[in-house]
Amino acid sequence: MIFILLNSNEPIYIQIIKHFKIEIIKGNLKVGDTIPSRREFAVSVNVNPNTVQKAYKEMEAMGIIKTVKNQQSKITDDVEILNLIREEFIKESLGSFLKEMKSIDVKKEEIIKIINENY
Amino acid sequence: MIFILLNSNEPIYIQIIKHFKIEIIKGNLKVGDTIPSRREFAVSVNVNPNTVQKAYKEMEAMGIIKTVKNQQSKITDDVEILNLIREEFIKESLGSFLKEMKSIDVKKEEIIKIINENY
DNA sequence: ATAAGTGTACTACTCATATAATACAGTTGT
DNA sequence: ACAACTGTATTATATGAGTAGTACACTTAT
Repeated sequence: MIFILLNSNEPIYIQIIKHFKIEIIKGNLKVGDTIPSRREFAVSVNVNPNTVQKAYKEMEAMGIIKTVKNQQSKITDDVEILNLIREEFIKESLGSFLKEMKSIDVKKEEIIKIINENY
Repeated sequence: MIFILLNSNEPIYIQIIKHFKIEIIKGNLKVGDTIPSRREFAVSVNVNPNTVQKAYKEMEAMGIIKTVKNQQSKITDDVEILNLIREEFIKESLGSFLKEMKSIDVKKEEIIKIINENY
């Protein structure tokens, strides 16, 4: 499994969160699955453990993962939350895209046309 | 004329550049038009003149504006450059959107469907 | 001449991010 | 018992982006 992090100008801990969201959406991570320990993940993507901790802590706050002391974190059992991740992911991405298109008066028809040409 | 800057978490100078690109694309700024001085624009949107300078300097490097010493900057006379702005704007925005959609395996048909539902 | 307006350059400060070095408490396998 | 793992917390430091303050050289209108 190959991680593509450290590419963009986005903060690393944000990229880590996005990585796990994508893995969940794609079904590579399922309800209750154990995810790598903070230290292990830090080594695998070559970042500082504290950076991973920051990402995990935020995912915990989002309800995406659950952690009991001294055990590796796990994907939440709450299927509702997991199901929402995909549509929220799409909603956010689509939202900023449409906002920009509307700012320069690109109509729906043209958008669909250029998507058909570029997908 | 009302400027909507300082809203997002995007750097201000990036928002300023985007603002002028949008004005050009919408036809509100045309070939050879004089744009506000750095200090004047800074006052109008309530930011530091150096922040405006950074944006202007980058637009100069992009070829969007031209500046002669001690005179206010003007939109370039190069129509080619101006015409490219719109498609580059769309290309960049669409690119990051499609990249994210592909990362979670959203097919073209679904994308078009959600655009029809949300535009 | 003077004042007000240009663009430009330099330095300094703030802040979020990332890293680093430890430390603590608990579990697990040998 | 011991070693090697867990998560968690604290503090310090480094770095770069963004912003802010100030100054300089020049043009133009009064």
